[in-house]
Amino acid sequence: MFMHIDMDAFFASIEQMVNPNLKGKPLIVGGRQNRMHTVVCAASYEAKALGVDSGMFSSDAFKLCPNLEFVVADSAKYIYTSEKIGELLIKFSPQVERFSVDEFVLETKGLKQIFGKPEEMALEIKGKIKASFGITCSIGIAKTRLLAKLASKLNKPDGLVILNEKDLPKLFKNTPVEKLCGVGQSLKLRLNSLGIETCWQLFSTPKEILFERFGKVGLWLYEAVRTNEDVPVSLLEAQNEPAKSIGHSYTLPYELSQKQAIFSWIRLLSEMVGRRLREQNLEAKTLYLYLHNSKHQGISRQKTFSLSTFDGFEIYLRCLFIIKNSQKSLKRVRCLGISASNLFPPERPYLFASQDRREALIFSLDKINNKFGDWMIFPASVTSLISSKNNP
DNA sequence: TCTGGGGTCCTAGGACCC
DNA sequence: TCTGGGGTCCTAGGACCC
Repeated sequence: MFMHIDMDAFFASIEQMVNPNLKGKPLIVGGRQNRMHTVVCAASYEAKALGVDSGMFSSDAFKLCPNLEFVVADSAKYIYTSEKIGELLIKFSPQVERFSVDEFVLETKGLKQIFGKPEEMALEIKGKIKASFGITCSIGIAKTRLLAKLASKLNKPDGLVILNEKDLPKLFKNTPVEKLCGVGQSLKLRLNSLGIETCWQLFSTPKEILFERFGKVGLWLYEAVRTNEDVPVSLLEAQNEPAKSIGHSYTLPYELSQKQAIFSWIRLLSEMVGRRLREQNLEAKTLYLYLHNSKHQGISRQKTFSLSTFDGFEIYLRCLFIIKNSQKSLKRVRCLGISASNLFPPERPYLFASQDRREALIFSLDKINNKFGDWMIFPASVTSLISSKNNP
């Protein structure tokens, strides 16, 4: 059996735990400092009760509840807590896998002798998490990880749901297909157009038809609602894989048409990406750049270069090169993003003395910014953006 | 319903080499 | 020089997740 452990309103719960003044109050955690111009990353259950939920614009959340408490997301705190929870879970089973920052999967096979039935073990885990971190979680138990994840959502918060084979028909009849992790908007619409709206209807659709309509995805859909043997969890210790891409994007409140202004934004995002690369001791060979208007039309191009870089200015120059070679003209821009991939630890020798000096300068600037706060020193061309962007 | 921002994975098609 | 097949790399775009 697989156990899916899902923290309840993770970011918000941690903030309430850290600051007791927030306990019992409707609270949202926002991505940026500007409380009226950000998106809700997490909402406490008190806020959820008022109709607020993650993914919402913070301005809409405040319309629903003007007295909302607001905290800016502090990812270091959440990652730290998540790691500690992982350490706690490993004491129950070496077979623990991280699904996301607030979700874990644990295999219960062979643990009955030590912890009793899976539900007894789940209760013990819930108790330990509550005692150690002061937050609750919801646990789902089922024969596959996908069904366990589905089960964990059924009775939130502080829930425990065990899905047995005999429960499946009733559950499936009441569960729309999009509740399955992996069925998003697009798949939902395509399934619905075939008359498949519930998991039960999906379960009743022959494999051949699903394969014919959806190819490989169809085979996955067929298995998704079945309890055939699942792949074992991969060990938590083995999962410290480095990031595959590092990027930043930004959506402006309006469309920009002035070329210089657009270039300034590209420069700012380039510097942000460069800084993250240096923080993680990485260099990138591939850059992906997109510049879209309000209708999501525009340039989106990727290019791999022969030399890797972590220099924000170099990233900026490469972005300009990508634009220059893109055939499309740059007119109006509403959202833009830069992502670096093909990442390596820097190891090349210093080829040129000038490059050496430049890198020394970059690292000195990083030191100053790390010590005195973000964006204490920055390229002159982005000056106007630093003040307008508000905590980039 | 897509709004945001940060990611991952998959696929199809083109370019290039042997 | 063209034709063919296979493999690999790269890019664009789509879909999905938290």
